[in-house]
Amino acid sequence: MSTDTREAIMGAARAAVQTSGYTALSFRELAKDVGIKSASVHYHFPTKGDLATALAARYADEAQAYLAELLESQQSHDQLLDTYVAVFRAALERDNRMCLCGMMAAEYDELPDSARVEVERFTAVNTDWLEKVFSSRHPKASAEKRHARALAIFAAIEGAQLVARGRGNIAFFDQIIAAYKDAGLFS
Amino acid sequence: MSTDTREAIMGAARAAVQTSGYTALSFRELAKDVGIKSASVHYHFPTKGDLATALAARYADEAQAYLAELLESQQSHDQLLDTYVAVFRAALERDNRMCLCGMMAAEYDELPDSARVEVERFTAVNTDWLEKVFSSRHPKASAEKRHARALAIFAAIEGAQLVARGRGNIAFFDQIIAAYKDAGLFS
DNA sequence: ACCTGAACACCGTTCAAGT
DNA sequence: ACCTGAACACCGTTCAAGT
Repeated sequence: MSTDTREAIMGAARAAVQTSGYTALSFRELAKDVGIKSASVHYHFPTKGDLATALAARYADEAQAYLAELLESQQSHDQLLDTYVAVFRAALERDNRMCLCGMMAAEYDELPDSARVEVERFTAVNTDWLEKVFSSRHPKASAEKRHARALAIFAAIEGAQLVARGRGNIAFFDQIIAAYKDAGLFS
Repeated sequence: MSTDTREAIMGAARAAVQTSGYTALSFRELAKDVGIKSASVHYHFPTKGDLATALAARYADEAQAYLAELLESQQSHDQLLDTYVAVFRAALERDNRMCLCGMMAAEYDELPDSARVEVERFTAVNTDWLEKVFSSRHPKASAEKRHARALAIFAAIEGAQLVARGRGNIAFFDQIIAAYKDAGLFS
């Protein structure tokens, strides 16, 4: 099936980007993983930038679907945030992987505009969700305050993941998250 | 002067890494910038990994010297943190650049161990300094608490820079920092 | 001590050619 | 519709050769 080939390429590419980055991603290595020739990868994704765009778009779509479902689970504010944080923790647990869009934010300069738009959308999906969660606890906070806090929580978690990855030690992630809670950032 | 050549390579390389990342760094482009041939770059830095190590080591050294001097300036707690945050902001102001070690943390998988050690040292230099600043305001806090808070502040600022870079808009950095302060993370 | 040209195996991309 | 081999200009690295 050719659709499966496209899916296989995206799967292998996502893992590679989250582990080594978009710039380090190789069409020839990708082709080997999937069992085709590198020229064939270009049939499915004309350029590397097109692949980056498709990866980020799917990543944003999946986050949106996951978070929408999570919000319906009727967990408490604290439980929702714990589950949210656990997603970022799980990436580190899998071979020290990083959030795909966090990685792409670092590699911003190498991305085509079409991929940057998807990175932006992923951020919006996350901060919109955090804003909803935060608003249910602080209904009296101003819209600006809620929005800024949601963005801050997202950035803080991305930073915790980045720093922990740079130490190659997930214990740092846990320590940082605990300190965020202790300081009241999540409350 | 050959020492100047080495310095010129490091200067051009640092700017390139902070803008485009270590993986995207090209010895051939670097050679053009400096006015030599790419084979000559290898005379000064045998491998790309050696260059990464030298860049990160100098970055950590410079941070250590700068922060030691800053601590002696006898500014208030709030002023010190504002000055500290301004350093990360200044990177974004210069062509959306990122902290060299934040970038390298994302590219962790591509780095030799010798460079990873320097990224770790940069983190330690920053968190040690933040711990001192935080301790002067909260002398009664436990050592664990102070250390965790210092690490959290560092990670949060790195995350703010990463997210703002991914949006290509420094206004997000300012908004996130303001929300950190509002939540009490810096206090 | 410092630089270079040439070679090697890599890389993304293109394209004519296959099925 | 999907894949391929061959070519192109790139890349890091090595090394014998220059000054």
